[in-house]
Formats: sequence, structure tokens, C-alpha cells
Amino acid sequence: MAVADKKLMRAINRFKILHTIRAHKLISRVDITKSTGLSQATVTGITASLIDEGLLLEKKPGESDGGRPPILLALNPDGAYAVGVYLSISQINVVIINLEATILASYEMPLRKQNYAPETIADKIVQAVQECMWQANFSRNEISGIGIGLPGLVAPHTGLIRFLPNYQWEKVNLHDMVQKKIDHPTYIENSANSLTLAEQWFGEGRGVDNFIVVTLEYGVGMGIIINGQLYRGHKGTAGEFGHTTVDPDGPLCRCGKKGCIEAIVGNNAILRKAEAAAQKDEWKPNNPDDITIEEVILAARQGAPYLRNIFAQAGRILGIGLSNLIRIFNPAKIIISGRGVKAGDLLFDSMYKTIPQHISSRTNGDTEIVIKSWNQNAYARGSGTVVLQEIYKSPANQVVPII
Amino acid sequence: MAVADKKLMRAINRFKILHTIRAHKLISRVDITKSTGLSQATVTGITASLIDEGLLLEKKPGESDGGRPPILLALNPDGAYAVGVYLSISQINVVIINLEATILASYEMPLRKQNYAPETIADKIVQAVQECMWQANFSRNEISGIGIGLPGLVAPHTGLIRFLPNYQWEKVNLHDMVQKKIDHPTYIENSANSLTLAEQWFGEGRGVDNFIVVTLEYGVGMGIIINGQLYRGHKGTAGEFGHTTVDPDGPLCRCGKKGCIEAIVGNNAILRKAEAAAQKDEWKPNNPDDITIEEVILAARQGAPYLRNIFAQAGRILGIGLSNLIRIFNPAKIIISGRGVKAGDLLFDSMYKTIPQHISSRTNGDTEIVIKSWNQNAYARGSGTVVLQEIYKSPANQVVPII
DNA sequence: TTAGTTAATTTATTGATAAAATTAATAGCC
DNA sequence: GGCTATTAATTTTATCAATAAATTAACTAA
Repeated sequence: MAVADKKLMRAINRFKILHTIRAHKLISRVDITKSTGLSQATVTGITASLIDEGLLLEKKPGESDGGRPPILLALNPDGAYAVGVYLSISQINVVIINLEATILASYEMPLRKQNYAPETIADKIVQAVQECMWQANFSRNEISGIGIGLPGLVAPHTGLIRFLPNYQWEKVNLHDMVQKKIDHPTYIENSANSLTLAEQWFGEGRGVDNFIVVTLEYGVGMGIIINGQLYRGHKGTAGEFGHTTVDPDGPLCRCGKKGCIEAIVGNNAILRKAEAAAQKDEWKPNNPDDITIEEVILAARQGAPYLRNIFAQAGRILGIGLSNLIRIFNPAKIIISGRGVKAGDLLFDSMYKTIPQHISSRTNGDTEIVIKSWNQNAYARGSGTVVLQEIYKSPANQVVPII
Repeated sequence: MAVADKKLMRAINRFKILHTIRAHKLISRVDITKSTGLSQATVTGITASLIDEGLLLEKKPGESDGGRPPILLALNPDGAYAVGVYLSISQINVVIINLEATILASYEMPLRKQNYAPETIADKIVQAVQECMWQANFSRNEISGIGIGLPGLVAPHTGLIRFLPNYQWEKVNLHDMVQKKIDHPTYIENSANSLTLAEQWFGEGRGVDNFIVVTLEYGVGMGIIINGQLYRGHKGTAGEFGHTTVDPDGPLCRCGKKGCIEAIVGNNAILRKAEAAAQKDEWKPNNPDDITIEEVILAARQGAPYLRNIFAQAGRILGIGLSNLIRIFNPAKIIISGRGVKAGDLLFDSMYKTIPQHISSRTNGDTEIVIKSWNQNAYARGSGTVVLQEIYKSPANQVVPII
């Protein structure tokens, strides 16, 4: 439990100023005082040390209103760099990002789908990071840290992987393995959470205090921002949206129970249904033994009614799930992301139709739903923002007063 | 977010100290320094002003360990008093509580079930408060404020009632009406939220950072504590657990959609099913035109299998709903409260049986479920804690009511 | 050129904490 | 009893980050 002292005051106000500058892109010191409520002296002092740290730049003066023209301040995109890593079942994605989370370089290492040992994966991650940095001509000291994201349960604070379904790992300390090998600050986080942080800092979540990110992948994940903070839950397993039940008599999920959202909406579920449809000659895949979600989407777009129906049904269930989230969280926004958004209207038409039927427009009608276009490197970039966050450092986490 | 200045520092540390003392009941200043991390000087200073304000008492010295014996500190239960009001469809409950939320006096004003106008209710509330204070011999200045709780949507900050189903009120400013009439600091809050605050401060939620309160009434409500803070949502409508869908083909809810938890678990739903059962001669109610939930529970306990099944089914759906909450929030605790807990095993046997089937014990098995015994005045007491909360937060004389 | 205006910095003051020193009150031992 | 060691609480001092007020800087416009 942290006490409130001068350090905390400084951290909070520093954060406020950074936050304000990022929101405005270009802003003068006076306008920061107006926006934050801090005194001019404090703003001068804190911006001075931020400039000193290299995080801030003085840009050209703004327009004079009949007095001394304001000096406009902006973030220095090159004030720091971070490496982001995303570990999926089929590849390791690495990106290098700057302070604004712009991707400067990327590298992809394919993995054969097999049950790798943690040490092997740690080696491969280090190798991939070094390769990416070599190609982009970055040296170790230019990088503030390495963030690793993966679709599994990561314990808060300790960074222990409690469970990683892809490799059936339990209680694996990948963080320590990688940090030891690479000897540089390393962070680890659930990939839905890191994607959520990226949205909060640099995406649709900027300036939004309460929002939710839903990821459509083989499974269905979720990240939660509440009162401006990422919510992880008591033991770090919050956000298992994919395994909430929307229909107790629904299809069997790979988790063993019936009617999970994931069992209907997840790409895995859709692929399996598409496989079954192919066997019934409802459509013709290129290679019946290795159907991809992209291929199914294309076939559905081209008119295969059976496939279209799979997506429509998934969209309906997704809509019910989102309605439940709206009822429970009353979020300002829900951001839908992940590879599954490629399905587009196939999925979202029925989703959009379902939601109003399951919420009360009087009390829940103001949640905005945003569908993000999918990006290959989105997760790796999210992992990188976990590192950037440490630089920006939200002190809000320390202010929570109740023990 | 307010700026961080010395006032905020003081407020945070003051709050921390008060919390520590309440958690320990009796504690010395040194032990407060150990528990909070604050310096001895700071603890001496803050406790001195708390004693000055009348919130703290020096108790008898503790045991010496070979040195100066510690002076044990405790909250002064009589440091402040608050009035709590609960407005339901059939009555107004009023309590007077002390700083430890002990009920010192209570008063109940029955209401005929009819659509009262807001001004009428405001008058009745004032009347009931004054009657209760008269009976218990309390004067106006002894009371820090009046908290009003009601089962409706209350907008944060403004205190406007956005919707109150019982009376079909929309956009009613009951807070201002009462405050004007009574000319004393007044607060208004959703009753599930105020009950949740009471649990956090004085009940099962003490020291728990992430927990949920589920209320079983005619409807099914919910309060959420996340990172130690009450979560209200973007527009204050978070926590509509009762209207989340667990079965898209389930029975019709009074809200107009199918498969809401409330439509199966709510006392209203159970009563209606029991009515139908009575018509089918499955059991014999005392007065078929006015069946109470207590009567149905008794009949089920005495063996009416049809009724038992209604509860068992409700318990199963409740279990699925709670599993979903566990999946989404990973809370340390779920506290079940409200008049509906009177059903006891009838409801909870099947609930307890269902939950493990719908969560993963590996990742979600550590949520503790607590069933509170129901108390007539629990909601009114909760409303009172809303007032106490303001005292704990800021010096007693600076209680800032909702504007 | 100068008055007026707005921006940013400098200086003085305040008030919160921590660190260090001091005082207070006991137990244990001779 | 009187001394020492020990623990608790307070007082004193130092530090630091905030605000407030005054000053300096850099412009516009008359």
C-alpha cells in the first residue's frame, strides 16, 4: 500500500500533463494550466523536466493574441522506443514502436504448431527480438524494454503465466526466462489486456474512462478499462467473456461446458461448422484438411447460404453477449477487435440487429460500438505499449485508498 | 481528475489511517505506521486532528513489551450520526446510525401501493425522518446528513433519478426536493449501490478490493466494487445484472425481453409461478389473491414438490448468472443479499451445484460466495453509510453534499 | 515609441511528509 | 530503588512540491 507523499503528487501531476499534451497533440503551457487546473509555475517546472528527459519537444510558437506568443509543446515521438512481442500458436510477432506507438519495424517468426517447451519459446523470442532490432538497426540501449503479450492468464504483479492454452503451460515464468537471457527490462501481459491498453493510450479509448475491448480470435477475449484503469480481477482472470454462458442448452465448448459464447462466436467454432458444411457439400473449400477463416468468409460473401447462416447465428449470440456487457458495465464504448472482424457484415449485421432487442434504449442506449479494422501487428504493438505505459506511468493505480 | 496538491495528500493519508483503524478496531500509532508505511510524525499529526474532530478515541494503553506501552486508538462510534432512508414501493424505512453504522433507532412508514407524485413522497420522507428523530430524541445538528436509497437509476454527481420503476418516475430530482424541505445535507443513491458501500465499509467487503453484491428482491440487482471503488458505469446504469440474458429462449421478462435472470430468479417471477401452481391446485395459499414470498417459501419447505422445483430452477439460473459474473470479474467475493435469501437451501442448493459446472476451477475457483442473512433495515442502513462515507473522506465539518 | 496583453519564469510562501532527535513510559535486572 | 534497555509517541528540523505573486519576455496595435 503506497502512501501519499510528494513523489506521488509529482507523479500524478506529471502524468496529467503528459496526458493533456497527448490529447491535444500541440498545446501551450498556459493552456495546460487551464486544462489541468495546475498553476503556471508547476506546469513550467514539470514540462522543463519532461523536456530534460527527452519526452517533450518545444515546437514553433503559436499565434499571438496581442501578447507574447505561446510556445507549443508536443510529445517527442523519438523520446523512447519499445519492443513488443506477441506469442501466438503459429508465430512470434515482434515490433519496434516509438513513444507514440507508431510501428517503426516488424518481424515475424513462424512456429510449427507443436507443444514447445517454455525454454525453447524463450530462446525463440530472444532470437526474434534480436533479429528485428538488427534489421531495423536498433541498439539495446535505445530500447526502454520488451513487452510480451500472449493469449493466456497472467498473474498480476508477479508476471507468472498461470495458464496458456495454446501450449498447455501451467505456472510458467516466461518473464524471468526471457529477462535473464536478454538482460533488459521485460514485461508480460495477457494479449487482450495489452491490446486494451493500446486502445486506451493511442486508439479509440483515448479520453474514455469506461470501455471494453472484445477480441474475436480462435477464442473470444476481453479487456476492461474501469475508472481509467485496466481491471484484471482478484487473481488476474477477469475478462473471460468467451466462456460466459448465453444459452445453457447451446453447443459444447472446448472448455467442456455448454453454451459458451466462444463455442458459437469463436473462429474455431465457425471453422468447425464450416468443415461440417463442407462434408455435407454445402460449399467447396480449397483444401478440406486446412480450412482458414478467411476462406470461409470469402465463400460466405460469395453467397454460400449455409455459411452465411453460421455467421448470422454467431452475430446474434455475440449481440446478446454484448448486451449483457452493456447491462453490467454501462460502458461508454465497446471496441471490437481481432482477426474475426474480417467477417464484417456477415457477423455484424445480425449483431447490430440483436443488441437493441436486448437492452433498454432509455437506460443503456448510449454505449458506442466501434469495430476496429484488423491489423497483423496489433497485438505486438499492444505488448509494446505495456512498456510505454511504464514511461508514462499512470500513478492512478497507487492512489486507490481502500486497503 | 483533480490536481494533486497537499490537500489531496492529506486527504489520502487521513483516509488510509481511518481505514486502518477501522480494520483493526484497536491499534496503536506505531502499528499504524507499520501498516500504512507512513512516518510516525505523520501518524501523530493526523491522529491528533482526528481526535480533535471527535472521530477518534484514545483507549487504555496496551501491553508493554519492555518499553513505553502503546496507546490504543479506536473509532469514536459517537463521533457522528447519520440518517438513512430507504424508499420501496410499500414503505419508507428510516434508521439513525452512528459512525460504526450501528442502528440506533428505526422507523417504518407504510405506503399504499399507488403512483405517488415525487413531491408527495418527498413530504413523506421528511415526515418519516422527523418522526424517527423525534422518537429517538435526536436533534438536527447531531445528524451529519440524510442518505436516501431507492431501487432505481440515479445519475452520478447530479443525483437525478433517471428512472424509478416502482413509481414510473423519469428525471425526477427527489434529492433537491427533500433537501429543500429539510434544509440539511442530503444524498441519494441506488439502493443496491448503497448496500454495497455498507458491505465495503462495515460488512463482508471490509479489506476486499474486488467484490460484487447481488440483491434478490422483486427484481435482481447488483453493486460492484472494483479496485476499491464503487463502479457506477458511464451514465450510472451499470449493474443491471437482473436483465442480463442467460437463456435467449427463456420466459418473458417484465422488461419485454426473453430470458432475463430476473424473469426466473426474481421474487416477482417466483410469485407468479406460485400463483399459477395454486390455480393448478399444486398447493393451497392462505389468500390466493395476495401471496407473499415468505408463504411460498414455507410451503416449499413443507414439501410442495412443484414449488420446490420453482426454487431449484431459479437457483440453477442464478448459478449460471453468478458463473458469468465470476468469469467476467474474477471477484474475490460475491455477497448475496436481499429479501430473496430467505429461500435458503431451496434456492442455494441448486445454485451451489450449478456454479462449479460453469466455471473453471483452475482459474476461477477462488471466488468466495457469501450469503447474508436478510435484515429489514439493511437498505436504510446502507443509505446512511453513504453519508458516513463523506465523513470518512473529508473532515467532519466539510461534508459536501451533492450539488 | 510606447502602452497593453498574453506567456513563461522567477521568487516567496505554504504546508505536507520524512528523518532525526527528544521525551515518555515501561520491563527487567542488579 | 535505581539503572539500563526498549518501545512508543512527540517534537524539531529538513526537504520538497505545490500555489500565489511578482517579474520578465515577446508580441500587437495605436
